[in-house]
Amino acid sequence: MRTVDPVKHGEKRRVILDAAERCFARDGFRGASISSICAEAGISPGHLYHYFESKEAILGAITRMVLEQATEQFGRTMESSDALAGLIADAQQAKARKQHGGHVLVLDMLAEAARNPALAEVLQEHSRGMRQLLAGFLRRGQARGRIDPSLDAETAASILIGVIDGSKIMAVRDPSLNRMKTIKLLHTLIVRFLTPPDLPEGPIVDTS
Amino acid sequence: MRTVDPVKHGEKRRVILDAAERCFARDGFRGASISSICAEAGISPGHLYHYFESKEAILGAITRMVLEQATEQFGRTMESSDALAGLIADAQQAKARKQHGGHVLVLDMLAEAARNPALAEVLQEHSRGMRQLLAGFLRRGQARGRIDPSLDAETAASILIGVIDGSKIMAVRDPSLNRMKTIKLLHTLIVRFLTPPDLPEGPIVDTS
Amino acid sequence: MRTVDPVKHGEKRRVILDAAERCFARDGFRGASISSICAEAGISPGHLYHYFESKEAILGAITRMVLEQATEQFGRTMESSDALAGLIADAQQAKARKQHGGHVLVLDMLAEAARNPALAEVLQEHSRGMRQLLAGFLRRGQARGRIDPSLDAETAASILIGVIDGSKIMAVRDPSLNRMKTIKLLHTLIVRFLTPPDLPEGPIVDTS
Amino acid sequence: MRTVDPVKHGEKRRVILDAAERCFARDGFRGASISSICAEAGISPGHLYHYFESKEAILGAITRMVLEQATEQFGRTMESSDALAGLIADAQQAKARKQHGGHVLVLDMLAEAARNPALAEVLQEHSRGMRQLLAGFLRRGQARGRIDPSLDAETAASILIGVIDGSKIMAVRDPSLNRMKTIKLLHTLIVRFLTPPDLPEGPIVDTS
DNA sequence: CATGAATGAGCTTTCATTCAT
DNA sequence: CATGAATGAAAGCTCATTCAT
Repeated sequence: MRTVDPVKHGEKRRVILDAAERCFARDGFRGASISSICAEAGISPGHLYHYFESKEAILGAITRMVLEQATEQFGRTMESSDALAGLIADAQQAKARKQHGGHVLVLDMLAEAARNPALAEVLQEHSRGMRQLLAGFLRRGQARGRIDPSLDAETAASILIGVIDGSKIMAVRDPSLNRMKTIKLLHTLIVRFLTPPDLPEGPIVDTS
Repeated sequence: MRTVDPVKHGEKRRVILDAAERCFARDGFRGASISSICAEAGISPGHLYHYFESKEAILGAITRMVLEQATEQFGRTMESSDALAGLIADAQQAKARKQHGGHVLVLDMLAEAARNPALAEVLQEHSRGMRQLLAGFLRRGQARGRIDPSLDAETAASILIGVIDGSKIMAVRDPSLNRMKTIKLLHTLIVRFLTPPDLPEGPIVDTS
Repeated sequence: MRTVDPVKHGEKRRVILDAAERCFARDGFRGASISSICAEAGISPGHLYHYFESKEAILGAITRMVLEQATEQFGRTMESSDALAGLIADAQQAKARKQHGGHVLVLDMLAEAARNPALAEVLQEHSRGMRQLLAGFLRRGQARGRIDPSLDAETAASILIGVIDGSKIMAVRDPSLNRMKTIKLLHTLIVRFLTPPDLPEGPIVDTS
Repeated sequence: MRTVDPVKHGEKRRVILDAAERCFARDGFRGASISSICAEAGISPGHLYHYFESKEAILGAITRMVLEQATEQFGRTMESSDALAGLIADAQQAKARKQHGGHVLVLDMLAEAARNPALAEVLQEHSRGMRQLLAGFLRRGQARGRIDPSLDAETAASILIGVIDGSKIMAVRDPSLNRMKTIKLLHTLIVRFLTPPDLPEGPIVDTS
């Protein structure tokens, strides 16, 4: 009689999380209501509590989901032929279907994480993962002489992630920003930061 | 007979704003309640509405206040003997008495501004001010050959402000971050970004 | 599995409306509070909003309900053997169970409708219905020579409804009024108004 | 040192009452706030309480004032050459400067009086005065053979006041009402009601 | 698995009234 | 006489959560 199909269960959870993500992006975590999420997901409030035990649990799950996706994508970018360009593209592009919303969600999560220790832990764990991914990439570059070996890879990775975060905020501070110019100059910033001092300025990452 | 003492009025407003700032930093804009602000300020809920017409108006006033202070401080930094160091210090230090809280407040404002057009305008106006301050500084450096003249001052300023924003987030992503190392590397990042390509790496600004 | 029992829903709505009607009659629309209505209906304040989206919506629904009942009763009166007597009885009798309250509610609605366009529309629509009912009755009387054909049926109907309204107010202006004498004289007023000038004064309607 | 100039005091009271009348007409008794009245009157809330001990006291005073004015005007009408026309004009015209508002105020007062015994007493006292004025007029008409002597003057007066009240409501029930036709037919109603049965229909009140 | 009725605390805001100046 | 600061209760309404079905 125990007919809890775990696949279906997971799918439903996913449907709810997607709905919640849209609501949180639109109205913020505090501004979005359980019933708006239910409406968006097409279920009843009572039912939602079969899948998540509280609103905060939803935020936790979303945070994990979003960060996992981000880390995955980040990992792929790090292995691509032009990691740097991908990095910047990540920074400047809102995620495909969520446009602008993606940035706000992240800001909301950061603000929430700064107050909510449980969320902070999730965020820090994933940040560590991304940092290590990026640090690994930097170390490989250093090994091949493409990246200044005097840079501490971990710290530099932290800072680069900071630059990515900051570049997301740029759009909020100035929506009229010229995207092309910004991307170009961001590229310059990163290249100059990473290039070994004795190398002429140029692409760091090989194109083999 | 001339009543309405504008000094007292302004003082009371200030008391309320300070209380609200603490509450917003602690609980977020949505999470903080009018009555918590009143308790913090030591007044009754009805009375608060003699000074501010809505909760949103309080956030608006706080935002203006915080940003004005930030711009002022930024202006002073730009004129100091070691602007760069000041910049980085700004980025890494939470404001004296508010420690950690200062960063969260800013994140909250950014998230709120991304949804609230009125707030967005305030934020954008002040961001423009800071950008111009910084761009001016960069242009003066370019005139004196200390800063790469090929950089577009406005865009570079936007990016540097983004770097400052991002460096504030670093602490949320990783509280265990080594502060000294980070500051040093941030300095490197900025110096390498701004230094004219034909100059040996070194302090860019002000050798007086 | 088909939930949302519309019967139960309608019943609950009705319970709330009845409670609200009592509260409005007792305290007026503005004077009655949502929580008093909830107490009277035996539900929680939050729950009320599953059935009505605002206090005004409740007033709207009550207005419609009361006016519909009135129009129905009016229609029955118009087809009865002694329409005139029925009319006057309507005017002088408060509704059975609500005694005195009925009149006040109507006064409140009228006052509210004079300020609230949405309510005004509801009132005007129903008034039109009653006027047409009465005008039809008058025209039939005119066709049979029982009612002065020179009277404009529509306008006369408006005026007669005004007389009914006014007679409700009489009780507020003077509670010690002799009911019998008043009814008799109201009858005279109406008969003299409607009787064709060349007919001897007498019952106008229906001698079957 | 007792410098309470009773004239000035009375004038100020009057200013406040006029302001309150406008506010009550616009927003209703419950809907109008003390501070809106203060704004309208150009005084401070604290000051208002030197002149009236509560909001209800203001309503009481206004009621008295409005009813006194109405009675006065009514008395003048009753002595004019064409009392009937005056009566109807009273019914149909909103008071000069207050237009539409005048009617609502009266409805509000009636509704409030139906709930508030103190107000009810004021209303009933003044209604008695008006009724006696009108009854006197009717008796004089009866003495001169112009008015049906079989009518009980007191009851007829009550009913006529009811007709006036009702005619005020007509405008709320149907704002598109043709004013001219209505006035003409109201005239017919009253004339037919009052004319002695053996007299040909015609003006009742002499024009001597 | 799924519903939506139901709760009750809490939200922002308003308001009549009082009081120190 | 006059101000407006100050109060605190109460208003209308929202919301996360629970529960009977």
